[in-house]
Amino acid sequence: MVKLKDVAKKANVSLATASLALNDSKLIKEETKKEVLYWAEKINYIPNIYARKLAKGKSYNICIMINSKNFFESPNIYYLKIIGGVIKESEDTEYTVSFSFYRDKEELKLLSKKRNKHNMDGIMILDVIEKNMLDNLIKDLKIPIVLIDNHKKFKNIYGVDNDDFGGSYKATKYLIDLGHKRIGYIGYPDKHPLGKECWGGFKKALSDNNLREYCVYKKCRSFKSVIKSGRNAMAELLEKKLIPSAFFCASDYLAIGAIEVLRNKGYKIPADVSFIGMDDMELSSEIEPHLTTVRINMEELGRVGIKKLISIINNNYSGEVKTIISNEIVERRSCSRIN
Amino acid sequence: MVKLKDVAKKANVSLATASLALNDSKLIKEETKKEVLYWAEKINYIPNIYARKLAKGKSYNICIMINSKNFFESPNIYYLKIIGGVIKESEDTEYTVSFSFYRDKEELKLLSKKRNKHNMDGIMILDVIEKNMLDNLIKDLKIPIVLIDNHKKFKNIYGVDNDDFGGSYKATKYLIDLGHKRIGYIGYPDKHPLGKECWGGFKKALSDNNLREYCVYKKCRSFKSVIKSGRNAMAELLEKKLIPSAFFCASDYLAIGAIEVLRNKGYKIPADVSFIGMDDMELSSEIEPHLTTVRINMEELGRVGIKKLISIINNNYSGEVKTIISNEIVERRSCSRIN
DNA sequence: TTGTAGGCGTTATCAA
DNA sequence: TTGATAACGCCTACAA
Repeated sequence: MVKLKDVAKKANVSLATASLALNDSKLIKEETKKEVLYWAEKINYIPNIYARKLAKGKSYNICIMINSKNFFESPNIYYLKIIGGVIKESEDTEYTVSFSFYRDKEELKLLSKKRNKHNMDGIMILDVIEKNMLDNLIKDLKIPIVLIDNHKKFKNIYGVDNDDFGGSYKATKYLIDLGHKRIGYIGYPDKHPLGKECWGGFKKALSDNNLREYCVYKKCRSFKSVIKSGRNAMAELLEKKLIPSAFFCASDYLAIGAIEVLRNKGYKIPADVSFIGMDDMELSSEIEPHLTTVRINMEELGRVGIKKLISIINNNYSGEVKTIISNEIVERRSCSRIN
Repeated sequence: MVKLKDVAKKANVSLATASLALNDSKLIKEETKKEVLYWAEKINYIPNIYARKLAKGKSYNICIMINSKNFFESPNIYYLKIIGGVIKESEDTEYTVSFSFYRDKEELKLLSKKRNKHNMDGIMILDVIEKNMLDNLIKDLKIPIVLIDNHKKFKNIYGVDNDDFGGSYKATKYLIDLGHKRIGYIGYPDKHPLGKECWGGFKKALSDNNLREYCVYKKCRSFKSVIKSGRNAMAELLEKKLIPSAFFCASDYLAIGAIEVLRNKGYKIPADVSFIGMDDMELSSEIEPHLTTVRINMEELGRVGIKKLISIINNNYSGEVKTIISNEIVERRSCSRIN
C-alpha cells in the first residue's frame, strides 16, 4: 500500500509538507503543492482514512439509527429514499455514514455495543421515536441528534420533517379550486403521528374558504395494509352517507383502496368523484385512473438532514430547530372540475 | 474519552495485558481478564475502532456498491431488503458496511475517490452489472467481490442469487398439481436478466409433465411500470387466443396488471382463470384476490452475501462460487383447482 | 502469565 | 515555507 511517506519521498519533501500540500494548506508554495499532487496521483496514493480519523481525534462518522421492528415488519420505500438521499449527500463530504438498528427495551444495553462498532460524531434517527428512548439516547451519548420525519414531535430537538400540514392544505385547496364544495376526508386517528397535521391542513383549507367537512373517516391505524384501510373506509362511508364530490386521502394507498370500492359500486372516477392522495408511491401512477397526489420528497429529507447534522457537529448551524420540507402537487387524472 | 490506558491503570495491569484481556486472549489468566473487563465496563470504556483498524492494518470495512441510475430512477423495495439483511448480518461481526453509488462511464475516474472514502477489504454489488465495468473493478481494486442477484451471470465471480429457475418451476408445478393443463406464461424477453431463467423453469415443469405452453407473452421490458406491462400483455393475449385456465407470471406486478384486465372483461379470478406470480410484493396480499406467489427472500440474499464475502476476505470460504437461495410458494386466493 | 517498546499512517506543533 | 518529531489509541512481537 502506497502511503504518504512514499509520496513525500518521490516529491522530495518532508512528510509534514506532503501532508499539508495534500490538504491544500496555504502554508505551502503552489509549486510544491503541484509537485506533491503530481506524485500522489502518479503513484496512486490513497490516504488511509482510519489513520486520518485517529490523528484528527474525530470519527467523521454519522450513525443512522433505524427501528428494526418497523423496518423489517413493514419495509417501506420511504426508508430507501431517505437512505439514498443520505448516502448521496454524504458522498462529497469527509463524513462516512453507518447504519444501526435498534429495538425497544434492550435499547440501552445495546447502545454501548453500537458505539463500539460505530464510533460516531452524530446520530440521525429515521423513525418516529418514543420519548423515553430519545431521552436515554441524549443523556447517554451527548452527541448531536437529528430526527427525520418525526412529524414535528419533540419541538426542541433538531429535525427535518415533511410539511404534512401544508401538503394537506394544498391538496384540499386544489380540490376547492376545482369547484368542489362537498369534500370528504380519509385519514388517520388524531393520535396517529400523521393524524393531527393532515387533519389540520384539511380543516384550515376548508375554513379559509368558508366550507365545512362533509364526510370524514379517521380510523386508519397501522402503516400496514393501508389499501385495506382505504377499502374499509369507503365501505363504511357508503353505508352511512351521501358521497361527496371529492376526497382528500392522507395517503395514496388509502385513496387506492377507496377508489376500488367506489368503482366496484359503479361510480366513475373522476367523473363522479374526484380523489387526491398524498405520498406519490410508485403504484400511484400505475392505477386507473392515475392518481393525482401530493409528492413527498423523502430523498430531500435525507439530504437536508445529513447536511444539517454535519453543520451542527461542526458548530456552525444557525437555522431552525425543525426544518420543514415542502411538497408539490402532481396532477394526474383522478380529479375533475365541477360546476 | 476513556481509553485503554485508563482501563489498564484501574485494573493495575499493563496496556498490553489490558488489550489482550479485552480481546479474550488465552494468554491471560481468567482472573486478570475478569478484573480488566470489570473496569472497562465500570469506567465505560469504548474502544476506538479506527485505532484498531489502523493497528491491525485492515479496514474491516465492506463497501456496498449500487448503481445510482437504477436506484434513483426505479427505487425498488428489493434494495431495501437486501440492505436490511446486510446491515443486520454485519452487526455481530467486526466488519462495518459502507455504501457507495456508481454511475456508468465516469466509473473508473470515480473509483479512486470512492476508495479514498471507503477504505475497504471487499465489495458487494447489488445490481446487474456490465461486463466491462466489472472487469475494471476487478483489475483496479484486487479485492474480493460478491455479486448479489445477478441472475447467475459471470459464472466465475462469487455471487448470491435467487433461484429464478427453481421458483418458476415450482410455481408452474403448483398449477399443474392443481389440475391445470393449459397454462399461460407472462414474462420477460429472453435477453432480459430474468428472461431465460424464468422461462426455463416454466418450460421444464411443463415438459416434465408432458405439457406444452399454451399462450405466451414475453415482451415485458423495463423494471418500471411493470403493472402496465401486465395489462398490455393480457390485452394482447385476449385479442389473439383462447385464454388458458391458469397463468404463471414472472412478477407479481405482471400478474396484477393482467388480472385487472381480465376482471374488467368479466372473468372471475380464480374461478375462471388462476394466477400465480413471483416476488411477493407488499401489494400482492392487498389486491383482490390476494395473490398466490413465489416469495423471494431478498433479505436472505443480503445476509448470505455478506457472510460469504467476509469468509472470502478471511480466506476461509470453501463453498460454491454461486450460492442459490431458494424461495417458497405463498398460497393465497388467486388459484383454484380444476377438474 | 505479564510488561516493554515499537509500529500502524496521519496530523499538528514547533523550530529552523 | 519547510522539516523534525511527537502525538492519536491500539496491537503485538519479544523479553522478562
